[in-house]
Amino acid sequence: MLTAQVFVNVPVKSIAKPYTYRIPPELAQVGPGWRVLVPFGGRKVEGFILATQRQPAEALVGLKLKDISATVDEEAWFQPVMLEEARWMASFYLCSLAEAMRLFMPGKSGLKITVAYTAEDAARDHVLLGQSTYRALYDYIAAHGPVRRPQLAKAFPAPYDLTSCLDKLCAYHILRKEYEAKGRDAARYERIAVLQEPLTAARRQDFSRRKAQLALWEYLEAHGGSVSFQALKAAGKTTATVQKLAAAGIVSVQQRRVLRDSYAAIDSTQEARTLTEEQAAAVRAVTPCIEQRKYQGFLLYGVTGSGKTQVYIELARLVRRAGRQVIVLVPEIALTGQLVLAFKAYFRQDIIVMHSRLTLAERNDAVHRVRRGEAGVIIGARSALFTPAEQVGLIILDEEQDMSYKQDESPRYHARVVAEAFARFQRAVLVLGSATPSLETYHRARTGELTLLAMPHRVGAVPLPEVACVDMRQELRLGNRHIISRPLEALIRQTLAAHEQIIIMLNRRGYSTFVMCRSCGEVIKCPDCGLPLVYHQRRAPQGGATRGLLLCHHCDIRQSVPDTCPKCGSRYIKYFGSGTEKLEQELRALVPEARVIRMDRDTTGAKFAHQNILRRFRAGEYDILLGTQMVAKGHDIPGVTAVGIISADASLNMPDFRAAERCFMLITQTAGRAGRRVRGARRGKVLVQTYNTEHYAVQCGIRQDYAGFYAQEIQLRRALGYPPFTRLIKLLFQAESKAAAREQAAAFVAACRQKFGAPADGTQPRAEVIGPAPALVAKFRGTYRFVLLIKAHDLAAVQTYLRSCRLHLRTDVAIDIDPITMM
DNA sequence: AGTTTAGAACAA
DNA sequence: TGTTCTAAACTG
Repeated sequence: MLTAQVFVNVPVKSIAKPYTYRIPPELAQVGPGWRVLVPFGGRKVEGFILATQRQPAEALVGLKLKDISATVDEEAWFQPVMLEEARWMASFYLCSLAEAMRLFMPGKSGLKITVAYTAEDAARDHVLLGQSTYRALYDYIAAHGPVRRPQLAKAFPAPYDLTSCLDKLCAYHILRKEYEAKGRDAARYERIAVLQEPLTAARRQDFSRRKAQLALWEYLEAHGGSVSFQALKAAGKTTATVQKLAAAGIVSVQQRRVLRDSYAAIDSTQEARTLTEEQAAAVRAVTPCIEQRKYQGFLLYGVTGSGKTQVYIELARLVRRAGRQVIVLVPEIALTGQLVLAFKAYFRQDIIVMHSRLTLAERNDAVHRVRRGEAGVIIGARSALFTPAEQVGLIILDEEQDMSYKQDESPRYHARVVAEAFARFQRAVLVLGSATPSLETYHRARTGELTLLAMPHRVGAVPLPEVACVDMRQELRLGNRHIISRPLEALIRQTLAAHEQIIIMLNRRGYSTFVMCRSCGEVIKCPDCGLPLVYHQRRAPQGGATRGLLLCHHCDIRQSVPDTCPKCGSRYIKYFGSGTEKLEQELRALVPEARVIRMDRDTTGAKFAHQNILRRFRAGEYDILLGTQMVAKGHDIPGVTAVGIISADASLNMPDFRAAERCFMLITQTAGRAGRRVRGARRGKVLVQTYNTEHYAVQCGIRQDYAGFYAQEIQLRRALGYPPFTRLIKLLFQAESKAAAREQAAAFVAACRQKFGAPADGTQPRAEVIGPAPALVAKFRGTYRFVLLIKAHDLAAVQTYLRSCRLHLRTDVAIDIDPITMM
């Protein structure tokens, strides 16, 4: 008998093993990697075949096997290497295999499973149906065939207790629950006319009196023999003419799948640039590994403007020529920048772009193009790693230090870590690119784990901008309580006078960062997570009165501002702290003549809003672009000669070992936007407003001194045992009561210290444990949360230990390998 | 997660 | 003794 090991796609940790199903003869084509529909418990779910076996019937006695119900696709969804990769994900990140496999499919499932109710004919005289409430329901379902829940809810509105009536009738087998599975692919088709017969002189004669038909025939001949109805219509051919030719058997009408691609129309023509010597050297260093098809990791360390993109393109061409695919990862926000355009210029239609703003249908279509071999360059945010490509030869991570490469929901993977693992599996080359590499990556390059490719010069020898710093404490002493300091105001005026553009960055959105009662000091907090709510101003349509809202930047809670303090009833409620909205207001008041545009999460909600803002700014429709850190990423605007950074050091006050690194990166990246195209002796100007002028992160940021920053920071990391000298694991324990959560966490800390505490022989412990401490979000929707942090000198040992404690199966524990924040 | 089942509480 | 509610176990 043919059987399959099936892992069900059910989102629970506790199902940690595959189940055996019989493969019915009509589904004999299935094999490892197929997605199927299987009965599971009392319902039907999607499952993934991990392996198939042919077993003698006697080996299966005692097992009550069920049959696989149906297939989801016409072929295996998972290539063997993808199964390997998913297994690795599950084991490394301690998530379930289903969770790992879901990453590889757009929409997390290939099926949409719905429930429909049918009436059991044999039960139509059941005593229960004597009751009119049941009778009505039964008769309705019997009359309408299989009925889905929403339809029933409409027919039997409250106060009718639909749920309990359905349950009861199902329990007595008067009604039957049926599971329907529909594909979620949502493929779209178009009609095409396909020419069946060549146009000869003789046939031309036959059709001499049928002008329109002859013209259509000629048109089809000229356009490759198959043209979509839409294109025909555009060319002035009527459907009637097509039907006539079809009736004569000269064309046949067929269906063709349409692959939606919002990037297909983007056409960029960029002149082929010759590589600089630095760029050529980088390409030469990587080429042998591509040719030999072996894994090797590189750090392409190139200052802003050194032309990393050109190196990526050159490498990608080499890999494509060898017939393998390329994955290019960029931070989500940078997808709107020049990188996609630059790639488009070289690879044309050989590209798909993958990111979260695409609809499910668009993502499915993009995946389809890769599977059919129509596109071999995949550009996207971190999820693009999981695009089913046959043979990946190169994985590039641009801006590898970007924090958005870390997924903040389970499985909490880091794209850089996964990219390296996948590159090893596929024997591909890994290229990490950055002007300011993460400490971890640079350290690895120094120790030789990664090969360092340095590009210290800007193309065209454009000078780096001139960076100065404004001490905001001094400003306050001089009586300036505005967000914008006097030197920055002067820079803005100077830039406007020269008809140049300026970017101003304030890394906090909203108007005021918190709202407090001045009588009792109560800060208004989110009811769900307890973090302070942020005041957002809402602009009235006609510019009239504004009445803002309080938003939680952590959950999606929104509420209106109370008139009185919820604690003491005082009316003395005031707003504190400044965000981008307030900055915008202040700028408009300060320089009313300037044309200002704001870019933050609130103004980039729509699909291409981000591109549109940048495009209009680039076109010179605005003088000032202000926004959160997204103004610092992935674009290069020639007119920008000045940059202002409002509170560069806000992150320094966070209790996080990466605070200094964040601050340094923010300054260097934002500063890098200034004067990228300034020629001659002039340099771009950058002003950094800060309260911590002496801090090494600020100082090194101002000097654009990566090496100096690295040297200081790495010493601290070493002394405190933080990455790159250890790997961190964050565990979050949740419970109904504060005491229970703390207790659970403390119990594990004790066990962990027992296991990894200082060994008797005096050698270094393999892990240290910090905590437990209340989480940053200490209480969320009624559950209390405590975190503990493990500094692992031996990551694998700790992972193994966590697994042996069955921690990954516990629903009250969230495991985060390489967390991005400590709380 | 969703369903079934076993056990306890409850009404009669 | 049959019904209803809830927690726990199981899903092939």
